[in-house]
Amino acid sequence: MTLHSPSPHALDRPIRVLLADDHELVRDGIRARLRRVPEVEVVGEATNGRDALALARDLRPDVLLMDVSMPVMNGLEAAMQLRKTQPEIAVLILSIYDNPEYVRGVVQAGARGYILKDISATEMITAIKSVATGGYYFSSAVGPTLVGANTSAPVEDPYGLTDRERQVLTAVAKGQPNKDIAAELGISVRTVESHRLNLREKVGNKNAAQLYKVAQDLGLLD
Amino acid sequence: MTLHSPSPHALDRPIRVLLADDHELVRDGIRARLRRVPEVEVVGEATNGRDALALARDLRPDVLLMDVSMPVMNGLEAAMQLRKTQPEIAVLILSIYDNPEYVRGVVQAGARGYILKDISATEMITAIKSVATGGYYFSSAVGPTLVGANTSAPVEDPYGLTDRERQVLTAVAKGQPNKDIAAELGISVRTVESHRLNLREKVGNKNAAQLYKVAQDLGLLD
DNA sequence: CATCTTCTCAGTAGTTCTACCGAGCCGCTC
DNA sequence: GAGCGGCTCGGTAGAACTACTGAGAAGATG
Repeated sequence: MTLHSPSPHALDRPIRVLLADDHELVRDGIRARLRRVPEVEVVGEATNGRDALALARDLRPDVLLMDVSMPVMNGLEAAMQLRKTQPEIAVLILSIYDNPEYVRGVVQAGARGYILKDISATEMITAIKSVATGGYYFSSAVGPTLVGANTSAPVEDPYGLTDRERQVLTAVAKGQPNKDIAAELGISVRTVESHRLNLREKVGNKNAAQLYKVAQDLGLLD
Repeated sequence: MTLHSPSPHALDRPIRVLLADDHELVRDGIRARLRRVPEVEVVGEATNGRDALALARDLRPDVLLMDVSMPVMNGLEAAMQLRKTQPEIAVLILSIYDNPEYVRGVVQAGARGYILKDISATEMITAIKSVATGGYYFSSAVGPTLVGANTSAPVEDPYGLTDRERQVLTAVAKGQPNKDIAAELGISVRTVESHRLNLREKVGNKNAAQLYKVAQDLGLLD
């Protein structure tokens, strides 16, 4: 299990944190919070991903606390870059979105944590310590997707599919030809074709292979 | 997003921890570690999951630090029970196995963290604070499976596909028609059809929708 | 060298799906 | 009742895919 893990921080010296957020107000707030904690030291600030990378190279912080959405280069891209050049720096993503769907991409980008901007000072500090000591930290709101679990709420349907269309989509994703689907649902093949065409229109003209992905995203499988 | 989340702990009083491990030595070690930290208080100990549940009901701890393998009732079962009866208690699973595959089951059982027994005192305390404040904590070793990421090893090919077949499979899964695939690979449509037929034969006569799943399982996408 | 696999391509025939068109029935709502 | 949306079905045409056959070129392997 040789991962490019950040080197666990021993807490015998302050955790060096680099801030990256395009909003000065947010940076001020974070700095104010962290100033009261002796174990954490803010060593630099950046307003976009590109500058954050440059500063990280010079300052060699333990943790990069970074917003997702920033001009020039966003947090995800910066995290991916940093994993290649300085994997020893733990990236902690700060986001205003409590949408758990983002977590997947965030972790794949190499981040070691995902926290929301509305968390308490206590939790933020705990999160920083968590990633600095080699662990992964996630705000409670993003828990459900951690293991690819369907987000409890069956993922609201962004396409506006009807019940019948969902049935057909499920069958299509399972690989059944229209004839079989028609038999299973007790309707004509032509009707299945109609549903299928409507489906393709609603989800954006994907073909059979892509419909599988849509069905999966909607939690229709398993 | 109304989850059965543990109520975030404010750190204005000690974090009440209940220990559950069938090895006295381990319990002694953990207690010795936590005694030096004023913010954490061990309020009780159990040697199996059933006793842990009973004690949790009486003591109402903030965190249940629990081993996976215990007699009578193991940690996973206990975690599932506890989620039903006392979801406000954060379960932190302690394990000797660094096998990331377990994490899936652990989180689905309702645990909010997974740490290994070989972690440092610092990290253990951070982990306890993490789950107590409403977050999720995972030791670095278990990171790769967090988002259902393919466990580093690209999943050996159980079908014996050739390079060309993998290329075609990838394109098919992305939804490209044979004509486009042929153009992209600089070969004839008939050749693509050949590959496609061979593919279906090798993977078990799945159609386009199912080929997406196969491609995904083989890690050919993203 | 003989053999094997892989990759390449083609013929032929059949099935399935796509893309339009139109249409009737049902239940709900304004 | 008029309108709307969902569900149902059909015609026709074409595109795409499936299923079978056969076969040549290149490379690795024995």
